[in-house]
Amino acid sequence: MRVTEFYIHTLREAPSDAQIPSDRLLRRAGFIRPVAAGVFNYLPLGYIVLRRIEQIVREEMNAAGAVELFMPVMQPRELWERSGRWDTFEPQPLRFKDRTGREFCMGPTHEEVITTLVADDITSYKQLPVTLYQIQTKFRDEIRPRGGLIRVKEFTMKDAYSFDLDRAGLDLSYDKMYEAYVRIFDRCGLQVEVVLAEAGSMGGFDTREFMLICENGEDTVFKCDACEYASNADCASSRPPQPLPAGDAAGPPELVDTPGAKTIEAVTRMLDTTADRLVKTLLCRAGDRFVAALVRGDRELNEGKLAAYLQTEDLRMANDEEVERLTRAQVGYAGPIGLPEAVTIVADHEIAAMQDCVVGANKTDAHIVGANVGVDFRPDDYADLRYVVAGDPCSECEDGRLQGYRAIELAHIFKLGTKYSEALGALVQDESGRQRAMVMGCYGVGVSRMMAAIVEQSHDDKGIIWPRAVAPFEVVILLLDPDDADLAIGAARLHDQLEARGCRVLLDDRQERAGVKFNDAELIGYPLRVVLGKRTKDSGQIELQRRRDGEQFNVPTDAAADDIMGILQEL
RNA sequence: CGGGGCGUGGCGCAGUUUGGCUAGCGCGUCGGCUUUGGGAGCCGAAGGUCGCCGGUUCAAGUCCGGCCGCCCCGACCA
Repeated sequence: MRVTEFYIHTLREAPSDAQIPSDRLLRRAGFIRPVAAGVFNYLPLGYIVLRRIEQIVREEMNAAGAVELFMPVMQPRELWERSGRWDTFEPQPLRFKDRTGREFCMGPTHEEVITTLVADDITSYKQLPVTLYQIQTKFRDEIRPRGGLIRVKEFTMKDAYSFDLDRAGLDLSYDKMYEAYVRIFDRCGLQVEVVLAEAGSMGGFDTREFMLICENGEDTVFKCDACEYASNADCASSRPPQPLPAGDAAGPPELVDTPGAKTIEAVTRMLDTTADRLVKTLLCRAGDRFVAALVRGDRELNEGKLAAYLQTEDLRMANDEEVERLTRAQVGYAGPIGLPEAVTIVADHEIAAMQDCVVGANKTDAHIVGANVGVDFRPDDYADLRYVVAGDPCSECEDGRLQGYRAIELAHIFKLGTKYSEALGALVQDESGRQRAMVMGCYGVGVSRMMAAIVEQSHDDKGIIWPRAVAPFEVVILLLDPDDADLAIGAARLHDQLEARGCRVLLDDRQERAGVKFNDAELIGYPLRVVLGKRTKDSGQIELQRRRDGEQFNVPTDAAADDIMGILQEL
């Protein structure tokens, strides 16, 4: 390929609204251009990279025994009614009606479609296991797109779905996908961390996320500094402290006036104490009952953990009116002492290690000091209810500490169980002739997000540094003097020889000054640069430079093609 | 949706405070000459409803109101 016959449009300066390196560089180098917030063009360079990533994914999926298919973007409402997700999926799918008034959504995911498909085709356990996948554009009406390709409304995703007769089969299918993912990221040069994760709106268990640690990521992961433990912040847990023995109370609790002190900060200031001596009482509504969640004053309640403990999906914070009814006080003074019997009290493990603490009095403008667990109030149960913070002790080893990192989520794998197969009637007969719901797994890779992640991980102040496997071209030949017939012929010959050897090579034959070509080559980030200029003629040597580290090589002109192929093999 | 910032040729910006005459600058683009191993020089040229609508005024890029778009921070996810 020649630059003059291709489509390369770099920008001298980065667009001013591009903030993070991947967005800045991908746009400046002419890989992507925004069309609307969270909606992008992939220009020819960007599209090559996207397809190369897709191809790696495809090869590894096939190698793992998955079979590719292609499903529609538009999905009828009825399908989503059957799974119960039409009104609950977040963010709400983009919806529209066709000319007859039939409602559809733009598929944000494909459990409904694939489960229905497989339900029709597969009726016997003998036809299992099956794993199907597609690489397709997904639509999510994100509340806020951001960070270039990191979070967008329209993106390329590989989604795979496994169907097994039982849990043991699912475990095998899941492990195969896990291994395939490890290979995918390895081939793309991405150093990912596999972390424990929550299932979110997909529903499921044993979920793992493949994360790239990166300051521009939107997720937070916690890793133990001593063992292998790594988890998304949403579900990270720390080792609970030793509970204090009961009966160590310093004295009886005392009601104190705290006029206007409705927040942890106000209470600590007014009582001249610290937040870790306060018990925060958060009233929640779970289904039709109320729960009081207790966490230390300086901690954040993790609603996901509480919902998991309560085994409900229907959990929310109580509203002001409910709080006032339960506490018979204004919002801001809830406490565990004297709540109605019907309110279940669940305390975070840390509460058991506190003594003489401050709690809300369930009375407007008042708190209770010197309150003690087991004496003045008794939680119905203890559980892990809080978000961990950096420095917390690891839950999995003796003396490790958790450290927090920002990360980009690149892939997510779940065990779904029978949630969708039951709802959508994906049943098979087992050996005994009984109907059983197929056991499903679901496995997603953010293909277009990977492109941004690679750039985030691999760039310098001059531009992108593509790993060879996904680079738009492996080699760029800079013909510095296109008007010199000898050089032009030599460059064309070298280009053709490399192409004949299967090399993805680009010849920069533009009428541009050397500096423009050098700078564009570094910005675009080809792994290997070949320069043909006056010096080539004088020395009989062709100059090569490796993008990653700037390492230079000189090879004799006549054997250049083979030498270049050799150097490429080592990249 | 809440909070903050920003909308002026393809890209980056000035001008808006204090309204005033043909709306400027750099890059890029087109033509010409020179130059030619790290984003060239000179000459000439094209390209803009100043985000949109309405209002104030003799006069609006500039003041007022409404709307739209984009970016960043918070609740979601590949």
